Amino acid sequence: MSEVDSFFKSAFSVDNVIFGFDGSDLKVLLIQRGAPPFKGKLALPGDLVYPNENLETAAERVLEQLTGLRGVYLEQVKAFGAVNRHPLGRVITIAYYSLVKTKDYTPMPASFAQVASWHTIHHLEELAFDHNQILHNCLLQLQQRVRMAPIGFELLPPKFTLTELQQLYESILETELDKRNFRKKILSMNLLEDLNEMQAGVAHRPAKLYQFDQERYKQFVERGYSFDL
Amino acid sequence: MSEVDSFFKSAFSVDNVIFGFDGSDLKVLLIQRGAPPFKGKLALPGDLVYPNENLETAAERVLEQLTGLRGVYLEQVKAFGAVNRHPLGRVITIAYYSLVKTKDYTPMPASFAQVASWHTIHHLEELAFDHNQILHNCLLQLQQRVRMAPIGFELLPPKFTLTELQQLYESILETELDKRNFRKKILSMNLLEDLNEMQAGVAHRPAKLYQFDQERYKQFVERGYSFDL
DNA sequence: AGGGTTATTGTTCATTGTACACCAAATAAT
DNA sequence: ATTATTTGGTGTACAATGAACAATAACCCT
Repeated sequence: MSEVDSFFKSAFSVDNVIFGFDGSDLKVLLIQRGAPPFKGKLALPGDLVYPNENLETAAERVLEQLTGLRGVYLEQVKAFGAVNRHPLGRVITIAYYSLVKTKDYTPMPASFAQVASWHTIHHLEELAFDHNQILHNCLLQLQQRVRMAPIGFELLPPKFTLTELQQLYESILETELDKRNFRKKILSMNLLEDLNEMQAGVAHRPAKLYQFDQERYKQFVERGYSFDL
Repeated sequence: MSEVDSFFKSAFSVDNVIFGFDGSDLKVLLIQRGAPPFKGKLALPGDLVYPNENLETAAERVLEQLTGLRGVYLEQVKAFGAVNRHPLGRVITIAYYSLVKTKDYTPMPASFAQVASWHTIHHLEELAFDHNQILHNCLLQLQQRVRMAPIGFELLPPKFTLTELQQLYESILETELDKRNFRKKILSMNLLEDLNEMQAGVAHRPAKLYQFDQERYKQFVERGYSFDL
């Protein structure tokens, strides 16, 4: 094989860190590999990129095949390309993360042969390939991003309570926040609309329900902000 | 050509946005392409990644071949992989940016056939491939990064004045800063050491020279900070 | 009716950000 | 030598933001 030919003995893939929030913890959607290498191990969902497919399209395809979801938040993080990261050849992978509302997620039975399931981010077992490293990098990026734009809302159902929102931020940022200060800050942004509805069926004082103001939300995503907590 | 084969009719490259600072403006090092496609156009320095070469190693190699510099600040930004971004085939590229002290830069005559030269970032002409887009993304990342860690120092000579430092931040962030507030903030970090030396040969009151405290610098790079200006 | 659980609300103090103007020290020009 | 020109260096008052902190309200369950 000539030098020039060997430039083309390579492929690229996408891997997608799909984050979800179950109301109290940040989760990631992992598949169990059904074939070697790393058969039986947990891994990030991913696939080779088709020859005529854009990278982002490939990431969207992986997401849709696994969850049936389209049009969700998706962001590239970076490329991982260590020479020996894939045992079968030179494969560099482009890492994406996406944010999904777990309630929208309908398991796709036949799409991937593999079983997909939610796992808590922290204290995670060893994953296939360099996927622990990829996951860690994506989490760092999410933590940074959530301070710059209100993307955390992508993980919540349309109606939510302030406590749910706070728990989301706490689980993303891995920190505890002061309840009163959090509320003061988030409400002062005029990003939330009070729905004048209450939780029902809870065995304690019911909380108000909010949704976010779509216009303000777009502004914040585009212009960014500094959300120090 | 079968579907499977066509997965391997692809290649990946690195492109390096090399930033420099001439004392008043942020610059980027561009080459003039000596061969098609885009012959004669300005482009980012880049190259295909060798089969047994890590991505970062490739970026370092491109930088060294062009400038003779090793061990300078280098950071991956993201991958660019639109299907038709390269007219000769499917080539995705991984973008890096690096920060160099222009005084250290010794032009490499024979290394690349192309001519390399510094260009001001703003009001840049049209570059080859999607390099305008890549450059723009790298600049955005630099702007974010410089607020989180003191990496701006990588662009300055070992001894510098506070005014030079301020002009660096102003040219990176494309904004004007208040002199007194800037000095108050930067000095309060205990990141700078007063060298008890003065500028010489300037036609005005000479400024004090500073260097940065290596220990503090490392701490800030690792732990990060919030540098709101 | 009372216990359990979570929701909601405001003030004080410390810290940080922001706006702003004058004198000092060097060279250059006359 | 005097003056002009240029950039360096410094402090204060006010506003805004961040941080710490605890008592009452509303629902369900028994």
